[in-house]
Amino acid sequence: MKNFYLTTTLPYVNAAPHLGHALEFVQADALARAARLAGDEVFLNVGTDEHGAKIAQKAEEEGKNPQEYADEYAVRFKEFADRLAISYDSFIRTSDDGHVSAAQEFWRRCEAAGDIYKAEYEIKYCVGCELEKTDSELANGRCPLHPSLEIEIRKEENYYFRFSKYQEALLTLYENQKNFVVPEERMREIKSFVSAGLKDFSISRRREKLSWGIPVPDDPDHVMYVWFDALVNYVSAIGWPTDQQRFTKWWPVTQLAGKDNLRQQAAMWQAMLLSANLTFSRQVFIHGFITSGGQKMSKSLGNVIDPLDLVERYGTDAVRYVLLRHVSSTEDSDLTPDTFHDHYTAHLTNGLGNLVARVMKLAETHLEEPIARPEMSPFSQEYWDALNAFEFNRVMDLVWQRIQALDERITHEEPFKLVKEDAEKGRTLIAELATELYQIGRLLNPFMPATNEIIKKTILENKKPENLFPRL
RNA sequence: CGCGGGGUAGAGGAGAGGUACCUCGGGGGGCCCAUAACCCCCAGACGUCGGUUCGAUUCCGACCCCCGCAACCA
Repeated sequence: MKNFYLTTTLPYVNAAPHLGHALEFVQADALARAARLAGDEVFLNVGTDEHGAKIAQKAEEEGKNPQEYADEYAVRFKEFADRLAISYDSFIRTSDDGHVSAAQEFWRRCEAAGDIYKAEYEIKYCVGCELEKTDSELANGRCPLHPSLEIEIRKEENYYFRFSKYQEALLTLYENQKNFVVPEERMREIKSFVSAGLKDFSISRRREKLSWGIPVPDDPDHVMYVWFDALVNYVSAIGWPTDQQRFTKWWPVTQLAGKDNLRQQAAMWQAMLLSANLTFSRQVFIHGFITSGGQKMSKSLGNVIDPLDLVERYGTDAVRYVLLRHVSSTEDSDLTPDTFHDHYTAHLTNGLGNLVARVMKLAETHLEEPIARPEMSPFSQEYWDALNAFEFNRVMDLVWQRIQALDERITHEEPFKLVKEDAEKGRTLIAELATELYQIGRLLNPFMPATNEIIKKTILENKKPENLFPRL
């Protein structure tokens, strides 16, 4: 029994929810549900990251003000989480009042620690877009949208965070907490990044250029750069700084993030915490990306898989199943509509769904009343070990081994024959099969909660259900 | 010598110093409770070249190829 605070990385609302968000949400939710099952008290945080130039620009394109635009996306992401049956305890928005004041207080703390200073900042500016560009947005030093125009270098004065000061502290953190970043290769990567030396980073923008951000305390000319603001949500979501009791109850946090976020979550944010005199996160888990047909999903390639379409067609638990079992938890994985369909058919329709049907048909036909609600048998150590190591597919494999074993048992012990030869023995066997099916359902609870409910219900009512996973 | 990952049966994945595992697909058989599902059996693979070793696909080195990232991309 412990308190377990878990957070996803807040999606930036510049685009619709995609499969990568779904992966992270579902992984986080599986951990949260499993922990609750183990008796832990759990706080699962999700939400939306809403500030910055990109958002202001998108809003303008759609003829809205940024807040209206963000409101719409917040609703979209919330519905998205609901469609995936994410059992979140908090949906934070970085435009929430509480978050805004928390970010400002956080800034003041860092400033008080002497870690915020003003300096010249060089930006690369495309006059065609009227926007600042990052190196990775440029192709051959030019804006891909306006290749005929020269990128202008503009200078402006910004606030900086003294990241460089924290190199040693971060390396010490990585030494002391050997699983601070999971998996190991990401830990190596961040170590080598920090070892190579850190450059202070800019944390503000001139307000006249960009008003859609959190005002810098005591300086009306600047707003916070969105990174700084967004990261603070991990503490503001649990009441910092106003509700210390709540904060201490939950902190430190276990974070889930994509591999593109490694530096921000495992290094920059940790330095910011130290600067603000807070303790480090508990752990940072880094997942991979999902490609389709061997390539990044992109609109121009036309290989984008919309998770909501999958939910519509196959159901929430089927999507959760595929994301947790057939997508690597840490490496990039490939998924196409065809492979998704194959996994669905092979393991849900033919596997679990069919097993439930064959067991429950026998039970409904031959048992006069439902079996007694089975005792809670504890999950195996292997199950928990795999889960604690974020190896979701390994946990799922364990469950599917039980499914296959039950299928084998039915074939070999032939309850459908036995019950005709010796009704009593046959009924005993069928009751055992139903009991095992019930346990399988429980094992699935963190991953496929609705399926677990149906299995439980069908057994306790002794009534064969509609096809769980219809053939599509 | 920028950083990290990877090249295993037709496909996608796991693995380990000594019979190479799983899923899908292919071939054959069985069963009839089940969603033409289920069970059993069979065929088929470790990028290249060296080294260490009694023995490497697994360790070491070189090479070839693929994929991310390369800082303020939120």
